[in-house]
Amino acid sequence: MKTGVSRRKNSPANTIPGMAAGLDAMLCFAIYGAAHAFTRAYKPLLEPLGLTYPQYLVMMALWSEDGQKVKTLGDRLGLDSGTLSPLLKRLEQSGLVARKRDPEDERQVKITLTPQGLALKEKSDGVMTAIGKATGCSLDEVSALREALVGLKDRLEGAGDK
Amino acid sequence: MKTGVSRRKNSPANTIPGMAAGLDAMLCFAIYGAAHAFTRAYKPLLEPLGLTYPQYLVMMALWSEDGQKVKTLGDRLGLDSGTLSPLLKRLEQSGLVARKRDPEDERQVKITLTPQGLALKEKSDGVMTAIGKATGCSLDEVSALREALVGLKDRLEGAGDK
DNA sequence: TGCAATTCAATTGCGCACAATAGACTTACG
DNA sequence: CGTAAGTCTATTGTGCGCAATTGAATTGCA
Repeated sequence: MKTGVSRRKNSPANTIPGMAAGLDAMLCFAIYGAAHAFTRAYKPLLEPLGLTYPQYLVMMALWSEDGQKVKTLGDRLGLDSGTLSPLLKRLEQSGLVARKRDPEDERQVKITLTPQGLALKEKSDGVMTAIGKATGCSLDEVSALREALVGLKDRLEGAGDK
Repeated sequence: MKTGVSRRKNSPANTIPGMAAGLDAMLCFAIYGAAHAFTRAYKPLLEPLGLTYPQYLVMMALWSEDGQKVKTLGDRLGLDSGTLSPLLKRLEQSGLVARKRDPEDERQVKITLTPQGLALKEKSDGVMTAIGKATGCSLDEVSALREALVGLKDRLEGAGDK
């Protein structure tokens, strides 16, 4: 059981207690918590499909465009090869994708869906609608929140400046 | 294993099933990305302090209230002992906290700040202001976004079990 | 043509995150 | 009392997430 991790309504859990100027810290904490809550919410839904959440992200990317290179997937999802290589290997072992080197440029590895991987798309429809319900947000809210987060992410990445 | 699954009655969400699907997935992806962007933004700032971001969260919780039990920390931060035990062990090894069992109830372990751990609080002031700048948000924006995320998190956690 | 710089994927190492389990302890009940 | 039930920390195993490195292949440049 998830002993105690959630289930508290009126506690100061949202605001690290006694924080003075740390509104930004609280925002960060809120994002951190919301991200994990999302992952936990997806988990029981994805379990029957045999996918973890990051694997589900990869599959969504492939459902929208099959045959992508590892590099392309990484750029779209914000993951690097250190994360993707073992993840893709597990998906291959599950029989959902195939990996093969491009004969034109043998550095590249192209990821394609197997029939099973493609078939899983249908079963995943229920996942998205269930999550939609769990958020309990109107479409406008979802949209506005998404905009704000994407903007925030862009500013954070731009600010760290490289 | 015991209570298997607590099947939930459907919440009174007013989202239209099937329509929200793509958007919710994008929201989830946006949160996922923003959370990692935050972690990456904190990283170079925390490096001089010798802390990772989750360690920084724990230290903030301790700065606001010293001498908490592992369980209390876990509840506030949304982490379980499997995450906290090794993390606290690393903080102890860095000389920032001390762990000792409560003689009253030997099941509990109390975490207290060392003088070094307390001293680190001053050095961490710059971190929060730097992050505040990096977000590029007004206080109102930060506040609104935080509210929205906390609410979303609560709904997601309420949806899974209740 | 020959060599250096660049581009990719894969590997390695460390630190979370969480489920499941174990082990020590306290409290409650009969 | 003494056992059963509950509480709490720690351990184990799997899977990310990312930096740094390696190694193979391509491209650029002289």
